[in-house]
Amino acid sequence: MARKPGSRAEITGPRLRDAALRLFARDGYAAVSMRQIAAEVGVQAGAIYLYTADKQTLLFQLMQDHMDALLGAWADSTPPLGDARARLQHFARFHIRFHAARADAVFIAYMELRNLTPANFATVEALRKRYETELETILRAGQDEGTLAVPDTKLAAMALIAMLTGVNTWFREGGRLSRDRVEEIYVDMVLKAAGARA
Amino acid sequence: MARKPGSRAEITGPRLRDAALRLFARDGYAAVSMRQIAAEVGVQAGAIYLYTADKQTLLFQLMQDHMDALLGAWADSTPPLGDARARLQHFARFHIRFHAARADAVFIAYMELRNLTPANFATVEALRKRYETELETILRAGQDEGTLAVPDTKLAAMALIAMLTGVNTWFREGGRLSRDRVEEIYVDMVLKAAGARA
DNA sequence: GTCTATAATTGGATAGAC
DNA sequence: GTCTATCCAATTATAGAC
Repeated sequence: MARKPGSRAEITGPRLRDAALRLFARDGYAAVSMRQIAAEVGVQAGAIYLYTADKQTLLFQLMQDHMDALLGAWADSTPPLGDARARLQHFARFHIRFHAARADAVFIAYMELRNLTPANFATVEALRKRYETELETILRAGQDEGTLAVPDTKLAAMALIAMLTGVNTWFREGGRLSRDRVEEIYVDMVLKAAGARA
Repeated sequence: MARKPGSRAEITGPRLRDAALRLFARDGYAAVSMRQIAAEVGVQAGAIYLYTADKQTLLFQLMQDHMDALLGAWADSTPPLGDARARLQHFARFHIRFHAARADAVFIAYMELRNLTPANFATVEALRKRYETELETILRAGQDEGTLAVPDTKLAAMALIAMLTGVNTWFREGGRLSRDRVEEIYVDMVLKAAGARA
């Protein structure tokens, strides 16, 4: 049987994480075995434990990395100079684009929350809350400016994020509508829902 | 050990389904064992198979029953006589109330879709689609009447349902806002997002 | 760094007594 | 209708050879 020669640590680690991400997204954390993940990469089950402490840590790091990437990308995005209405539009576009590009990680990040240990859950939840706060800040500014009108800032933030993230449950490249057109339609609905001036 | 006397079939079946519903919602289908479900009800693992063919059928029937109940309750709800705008308001209220009352079933109905066999998935998916079509019908009527303005009927239906169902991820009785107030806020956002006349 | 082999546990499902 | 006992396959994780 084709035995692999020696050291490939630098690439085996990332490949294991990629395989875990894809399999967890497709079948669910509880339904995927360490053997499956190993087989996907072409190593034996035992070898996984050279790269992660255990299955729980593997899941946790996938989710933490995703949330870090999300917050990092948001921080790096250049918000428009205009009013809160323009910043909300920017947020909606950013959210859809970032999430569309990482469907597996997004799916895991909120389907597998209950499979985290309480300590790991708290860490991930804090990151998620930080992202939500970014949107709340925009909505509050719009309320103060008079460019947006939301009945409750916190609820509106959760409602808009739920609406935007929902795109991932059905969007497939090559469908009836292009990615850009979907983005346009959702941005329109988000602005309307937030009471943006026409 | 406390042995149970004979026949209790009429209540054991429903109790097993209730226990499965709660445990599946809390820990996920794949993470819950038949032994756990049995223990919750106070019977032995083997006894479950008197009430269900297997674990898959148990999950499928929970989901099918939920969707049947949803469509039945919607059919029984008396829509207002007015325009599509009023019917959309009625739909939003109905959706939030029905889903708030059955958080466990709702959670399962869309977290465990991937754990259904293809045949079972198709059945449940058809029921879900029927519900979505009910909302599409309202939105299309509003578009024709001029009381609503949505950029795309299908997308709007999915977006609004995602927003409304999102309530379940955070709402807990006794929080900052009452159930009625939350309902009011969401109805407001739904109507705005659908371009309802002010 | 990866392998084989295995420990220790748990899973779904069934058989047969009562 | 429920019990005990059990089959058989699969799980996570570790030990030790190479």
